Order: sequence, then C-alpha cells, then structure tokens
Amino acid sequence: MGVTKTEIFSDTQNEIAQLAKAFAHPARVAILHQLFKSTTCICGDLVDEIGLAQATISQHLKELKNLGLIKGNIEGTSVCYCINEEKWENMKSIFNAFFNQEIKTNNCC
Amino acid sequence: MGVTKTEIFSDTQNEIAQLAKAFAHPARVAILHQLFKSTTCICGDLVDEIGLAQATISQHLKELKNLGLIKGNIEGTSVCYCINEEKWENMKSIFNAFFNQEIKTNNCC
DNA sequence: TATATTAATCGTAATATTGCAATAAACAAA
DNA sequence: TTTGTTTATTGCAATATTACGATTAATATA
Repeated sequence: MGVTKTEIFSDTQNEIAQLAKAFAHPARVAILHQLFKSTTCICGDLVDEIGLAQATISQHLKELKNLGLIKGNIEGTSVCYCINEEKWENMKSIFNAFFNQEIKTNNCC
Repeated sequence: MGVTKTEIFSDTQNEIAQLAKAFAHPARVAILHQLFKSTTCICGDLVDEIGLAQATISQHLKELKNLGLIKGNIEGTSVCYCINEEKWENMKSIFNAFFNQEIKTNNCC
C-alpha cells in the first residue's frame, strides 16, 4: 500500500518516471528556468528569486543534483549551480523517444 | 506546510509541473506505452497487461483523463482508451520549449 | 581567533500520492 | 427480470513529498 511497485515496470518506464519527477514540482521548474536564463546561479539568489525558504530550495536542488540534471560548484562560501548539459541532452532524448511514438489508429476513438 | 505554493510560480511553471505528474509514475508511463502500441485499449486489458489492481489502474486512467492526455470511449460494458492526439501535441510543444532553452555559458561551472 | 556569511542537514508537521478490497453503477445477455 | 461483465467510486492504510525552523559545517573576513 502506498508503495510504487517498481519491479513490475520496465527500466525505461521507471527511468522516465524518475526523470519526470524533476519537473513535477513548480519550484524545481522555476529553479531550472532560473539556471537557464541567469549567468549567476548562486543558491542564495535562487532563494531570493523564488521565494521559498533556504532549506526548501536546498532540498529541491539536492533532488535535481541527485538526478544529475544540475551540478554545483563551490565558490568560497557560496555554491554556484548549473545545468548539466550532458545529462540534460540525455534526458531530452529519452523524453523525445517517448513523446514521438507513433499513434496507432484504432477504431474505438 | 507540505502544501505546494502554486501562487508564487508562473502559469507556465505550474502547467509544466502539472503535466509532468502524468509521467512521474511508472504505471502511468506503462499505460501510455500500451495505448501507443496497442490497437485495442480496453481498461481490462491494461489491468491484465500491467499487473496492478483494477481500482488502481482506473485511478491512474482518471488522472491521465483529467489532464486531457487520453480520452475514453464507452463500448457496451467496457471502455476503450486512446491517446488524445491534440492534447499530446500541445503537451509536446510545451516540454520542447522547456527542454530546448539555450544554456547560457557562465564562468562558474 | 572571533564573527559573519552561505549552504547543507536534521527534525517535524502537514499534505499528497499510491494501492487495493469492497461496493456501486452501467449495461449486455440469458 | 435476473445474472454476469466491466469500470468507477469509496474508504481506508501506508508511503512519499513538501515546507520550514533550527542547527551544523565550511569558509571568508575583520
């Protein structure tokens, strides 16, 4: 109960679900938007920009980092985060394959 | 606490998050895979194919239907589900815009 | 060394999601 | 009408996620 039955799904299905979770919360989408558009991507700036508590932003950053979609670089006392281009491209190709499946026409709808 | 603060994010950010939830569970990915590859897409077949309880599949179908990504057609006692092509294309363009943002090169990482 | 500054982690509270048995609803067929 | 077939809904129980205050850790600066 309440536990996702990972074992009954294919690796691809689990990977898509795992990656999709990165985008399944607006705060993480906002963080990624910010990392795309800004050349300075210090954690503290994200806190100011987005308006959630520092602990909350830090937690979201951790999830994105765990998925490999972003990487962080320590700069003195602050940490600069960036999109991990390689993983981002990899993620894109996984979703594109999923999104661009051919739809079989069938008679029911 | 524990409530997503929808109001502090942009419409686009919330829409992406909402749509991403469709793909954030392997059962829903599996259902969509099935709807793509099969010409018969009866709910009962999905239950057999995927191996979750009928109530659980029905619930996942409802979420996909609420997002508009699939549509159902009643055929006697059974219901045939299909990808909603129009909404699927719309969803694709939203994600493509998000995925294909230009990455600003910055000096920190 | 003492004091800021910045980010990660811990602990906790609250909400959300997942899964399923049981039941209801809708319809076909006998 | 009664019975079977199929799907939706209800009502839990359990796990997962979200949020944040407080604290810790690490480093820069006075």
